[in-house]
Amino acid sequence: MPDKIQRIKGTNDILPGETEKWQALERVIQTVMMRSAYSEIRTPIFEKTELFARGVGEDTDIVSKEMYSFEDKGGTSITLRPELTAPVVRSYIQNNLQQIAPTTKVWYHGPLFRQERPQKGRYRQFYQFGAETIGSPFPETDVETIGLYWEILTELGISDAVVLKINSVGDEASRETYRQVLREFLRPNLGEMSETSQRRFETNPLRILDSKDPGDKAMTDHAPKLVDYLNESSERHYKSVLELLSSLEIPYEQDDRLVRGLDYYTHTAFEFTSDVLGAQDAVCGGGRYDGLIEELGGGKVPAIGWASGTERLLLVMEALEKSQSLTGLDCYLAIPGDEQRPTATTLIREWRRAGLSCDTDLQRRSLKAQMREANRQNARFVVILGESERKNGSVQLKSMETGAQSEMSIAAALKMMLGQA
RNA sequence: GUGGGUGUAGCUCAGUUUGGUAGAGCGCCAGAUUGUGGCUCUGGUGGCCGUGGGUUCAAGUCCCAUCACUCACCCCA
Repeated sequence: MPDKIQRIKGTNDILPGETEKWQALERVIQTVMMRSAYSEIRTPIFEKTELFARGVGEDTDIVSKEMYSFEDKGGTSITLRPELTAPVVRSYIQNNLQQIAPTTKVWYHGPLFRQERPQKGRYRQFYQFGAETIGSPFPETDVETIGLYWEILTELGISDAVVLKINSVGDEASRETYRQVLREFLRPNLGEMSETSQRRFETNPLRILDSKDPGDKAMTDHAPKLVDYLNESSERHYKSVLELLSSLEIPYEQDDRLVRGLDYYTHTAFEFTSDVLGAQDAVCGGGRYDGLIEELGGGKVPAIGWASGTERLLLVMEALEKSQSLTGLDCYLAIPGDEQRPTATTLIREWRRAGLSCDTDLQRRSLKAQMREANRQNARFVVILGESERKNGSVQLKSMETGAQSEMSIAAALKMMLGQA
């Protein structure tokens, strides 16, 4: 016997029973996005490696160790996308979306790839849906974007299980000032810090605040706070965002250690976390990235966005028993006797065209077995087309809910099933 | 890349201590007199006990190796 071929580590088959939950979630996402005038954008699964190197940052974990990269036959370095903000921005620039309207509002949903060790809520191929609002620097845009996710959570009935953590990393000038202050603070104890933090001391000292190393944590507990070094305009922006969130009654927690792993963030940085998720507790992350578009060769265009892990959101829904997979058939057509099968073939097509979800027996099994199958599929009605019914040009219509059954014309049965009788 | 845990039926798991003919529940299939679901009852299908070595008269059980899955670290959605 040949070996069975298995899934690649960290990937998942989303099977019947699961896909219904995904689709229900996707419907909510689409509805909320449409209401808020966000349009869907679809970009390629792979991009030039350079896009992520420049867009996400060479020093980030994503780029330095997690990318699926390879050379194609022309020698171009290709990478399976590990995140979607950079590709969306690339597309925005390449297609000159700036020329179409001053504000671009887009959303997406699709697979991403990162070669990490899998664990709960973390996979090598995983899905994110997200939104990007490009072209406005104003705080109400931050709140429009964050509020969009809040609407999805509310619509799903899980906003209580999720906490919004927010911080401001300021504009470039504020951050430069703070970086100096932070370095001065940390320098005396630099030798005692974790290896990665020592490395980041030069490259990206802000990330040290994010460290989970207990020693680092103790050391940074009394570190000066970034919020205290925001310049006036940065501070005004941040205050304004917080006020608007309050006026929308979106609860938040300020978290002055929240820095986030990607290089491109400016001003607002935020994260939605949930304690039902285990160690990987972030269900959504995002922030403002006013410098990224220019960095990738576009204009000086401000933007803000977020991305939510689809599997993680489904885990939250599962934990709160808010995910729905129940599907029901309108009609199961049962056929006791193979002579009726040709008639059944045309009947079922007609009913399907009329908009009913219908199924029938493909195993040539007994009527009893067909009834069991109808029940298993949660059918509202069973139509029985037997020998005597076929002769009369009629069918038996049975309500699986009440158990009531009667013989009637085919037309009458269709009307009943459509709810028109 | 590092550490812990787990691999026995489609699924959830007993059985491993003390080696002696492979188990349960759920699911699936079929039956309980006529062409009728759910509830109940009865029967059935289904496993090279992750894989390869070793010890032994005898290994799911003991030893070694290996692979897979899983959780956690790092980091992230």
